[in-house]
Amino acid sequence: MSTDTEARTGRAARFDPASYEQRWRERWEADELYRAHDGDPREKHYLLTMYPYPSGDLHIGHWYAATGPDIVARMRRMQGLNVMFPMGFDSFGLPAENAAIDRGIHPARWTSANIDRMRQQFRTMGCMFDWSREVVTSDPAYYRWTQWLFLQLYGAGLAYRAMAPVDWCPKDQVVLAREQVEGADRHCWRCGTPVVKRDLEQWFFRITSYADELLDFSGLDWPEPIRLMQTNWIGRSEGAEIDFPVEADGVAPIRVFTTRPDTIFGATFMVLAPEHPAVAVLTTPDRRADVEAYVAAARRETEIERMNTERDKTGVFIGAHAVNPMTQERIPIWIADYVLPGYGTGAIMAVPAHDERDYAFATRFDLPIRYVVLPPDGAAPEGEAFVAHTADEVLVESGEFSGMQAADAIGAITRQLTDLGLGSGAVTYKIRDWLVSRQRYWGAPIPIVYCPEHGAQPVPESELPVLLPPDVDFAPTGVSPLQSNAEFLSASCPVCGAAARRETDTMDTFVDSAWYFLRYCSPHDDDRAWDPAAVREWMPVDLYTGGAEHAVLHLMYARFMTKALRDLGHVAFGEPFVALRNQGQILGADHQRMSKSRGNVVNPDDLTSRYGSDTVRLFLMFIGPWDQGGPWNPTGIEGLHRFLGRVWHAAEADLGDRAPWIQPIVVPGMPPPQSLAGEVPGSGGPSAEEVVATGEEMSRALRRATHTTIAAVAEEYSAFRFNTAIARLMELTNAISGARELGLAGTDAYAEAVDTLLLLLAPAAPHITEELWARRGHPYSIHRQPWPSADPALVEADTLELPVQVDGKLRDRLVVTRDTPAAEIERLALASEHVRRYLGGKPPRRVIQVPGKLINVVTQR
RNA sequence: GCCGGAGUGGCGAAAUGGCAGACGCGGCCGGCUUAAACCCGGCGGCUCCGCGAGGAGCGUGGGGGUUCGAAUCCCUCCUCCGGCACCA
Repeated sequence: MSTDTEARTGRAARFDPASYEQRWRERWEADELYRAHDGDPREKHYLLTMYPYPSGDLHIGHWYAATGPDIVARMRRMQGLNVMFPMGFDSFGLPAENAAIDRGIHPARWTSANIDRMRQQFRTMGCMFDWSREVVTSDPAYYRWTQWLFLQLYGAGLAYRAMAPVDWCPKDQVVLAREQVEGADRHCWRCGTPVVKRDLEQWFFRITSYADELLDFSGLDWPEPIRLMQTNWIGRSEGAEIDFPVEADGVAPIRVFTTRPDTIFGATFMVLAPEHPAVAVLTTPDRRADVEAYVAAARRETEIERMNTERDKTGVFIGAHAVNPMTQERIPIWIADYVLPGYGTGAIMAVPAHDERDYAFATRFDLPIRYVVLPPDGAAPEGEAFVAHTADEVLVESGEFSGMQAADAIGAITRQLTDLGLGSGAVTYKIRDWLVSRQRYWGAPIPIVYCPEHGAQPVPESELPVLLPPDVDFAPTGVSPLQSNAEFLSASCPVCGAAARRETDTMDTFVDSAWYFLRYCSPHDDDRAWDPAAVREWMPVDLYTGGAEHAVLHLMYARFMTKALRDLGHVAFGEPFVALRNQGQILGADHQRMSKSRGNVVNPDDLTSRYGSDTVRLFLMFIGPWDQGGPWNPTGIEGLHRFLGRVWHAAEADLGDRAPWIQPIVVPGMPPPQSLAGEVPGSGGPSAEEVVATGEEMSRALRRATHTTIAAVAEEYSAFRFNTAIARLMELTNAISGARELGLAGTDAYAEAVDTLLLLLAPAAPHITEELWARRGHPYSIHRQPWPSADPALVEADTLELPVQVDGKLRDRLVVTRDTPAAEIERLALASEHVRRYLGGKPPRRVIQVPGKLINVVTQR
């Protein structure tokens, strides 16, 4: 139409994001629009998105992850909450050190250059981060408090040093936490190299003390899959520990853990982990050679071989026997690598009849198999283990317990063993303590010194931070590069002042991120890790967003740390994140994870310079459900750019000459725009000739579209359904365009529709909405406007279109007024020619009406 | 093997017991234009019948079930993605 031509030829302002996006960002920053202030009387809302590792450049995944919570943050602000939405950098870690090794750039320089670049890139997104609260974990002003935290845990016995077989990455030359070893082939989470076991003296955090509490998610609004992953990782098993006496003088009984004490009468042999301390004591001289060979082989094996469930069971008899405490039977003791040293007691009573692994082992080595728990019909299974699945199984050949149901026998047998002093009920977990020491330079030094006289001693708090010396040798040697700096190494004992050696391991970067959300509350406090008043005001985090890949890493560590700090009296709550939402992952176009080495990383800069930030933000939020992610495919970004062009056009169309009220419009032969179709009483369908609508009716239809959208969008944003929220905004925009075609530009209904559209779109597309808000003469800033509220009276249409089904298949539609009684609707439906055709003259068997939804006529089939 | 999530037009998707395919991309037709791009309007699951208006049947990974009615709930199988994996 004519206005389109004007826009094209430049009489009206053109849609040109480059002309305003940067300008508004500078203004927002200058005005500190997004600063969260302590002590604001409004209700606080702490919204947090996982801070990134400063790897170099922001990629499209960062934009994807950040835009969702930014939309919610902006909406919450408009809804009147005092929003804190901070950002920072998880800046310690291996890549910085690898840059030093590979290219000779000091990690500190590499990191800070990357941070500078990424900070700039973040700014072009127009996210409402409060940069005044930025934390950088490699800054001494931050890691000083990470070290303080270590000392708190150490003082409470929650940090300890122990010799332990640990997972070692031969490529990165560093110890890994159990959570950092992935996949069936047990590879390093960072470089993919298969890990090996090593015995090393390492620092641990006692996360196992919190195993039970970590299983409790009550009161948390977290995605079910994440809760399940943590639950499975913690791996709580209930059962019993039982002592099996051994036939050897002066040797303590061997304690086993089992979840099936009811099967003890079927325990026909015992298996120890090759690493079990009793092996050396119990092995008989004639078996010693075989046993030692097996133990040595097991130690040499990589985790891959050992954990391979496919391969045949291996093991050797050690020559000794134990006694089954219930049957008094002599049973042989074997060692086998399918028994793991770190779980339970590292020893099992083998019940081949009722455990698949034991069954495979017994079959392989010809050991006796005795079924003692049978299904109710007594049918003994053949050629396989019978693992109980229901409560109905009954015990046989189990002495006084024979005939008892298995579920009851578990308790009864455990009680008797307890009474006899041979065992007790016990709970075991898969989760291991958190290994936090790393033989690396670029991390927070562990604040411990070793005195020849007094052993490991904590560095006094007054001497924190233990600073990283800039001058070290970065070549990976398996020991921390800090050992190459003599000055760093030498310390004095805090107890006696004698010359002491400084701990040279640094902390896992997940320690840094286990408390950063607390630091955001008072990021500039130099006297303490956080200001208790600020933490009281802001914590806990109301809504946390990030990737699901941190389910058993960061998210569990942060929960542990918070609980430990609570028990130490430093915070008053035990859960850091009340609600959690996970974004999906944006994969490369090749459906693989984006990585520099694959060369499939998408840089958003090209897109933003071409389309502007708003278009990129909208596109990312529109491609699908936010928690789903998917492979990168920029096809369709044009559509979002066009959408913003239509918004621009819609908002410009009623500027200038404000048209007076438009008189009733009759457009013969012109079908109504889709937004108005079906809204016209009596139209009964899209027959163009009949369309006659008054201006009043059309503006009411537009207002209905406006208020319906208000009601929908807040709900969609809150639920992180940005794709459908944007679709609703597109529909409103289309309705506005349709209204403009019919001459409604300049009316109050039109202005209301456009202003509402801008307000609802503002969280998702902050720049264009600010620009148009200003052009329309409204006061700065749109981001400080109250969120619109829907008028329920305007949402309700006075006519309804009801689908009429016959036997569940759509056959006709009825247009009725909202207050039409059900009997009348039924009469109209049955009178329908289409319905009558299917009834074939007979009365319907049933008529089902869902008020306001549909009507279904059931025939006498 | 175990535990999650998913499978819908040419494509991204929407609909979580009530009109399948909203919204967008691509495509086709038309308008604007000397022309093209931009922009605007229209069409749009498949098959069949009809010149047409229209009508009939089929259709949400496969098969079965519950229901007046199923993409949605139940059973079963297949495929893909994520997590765990000899945890006694």
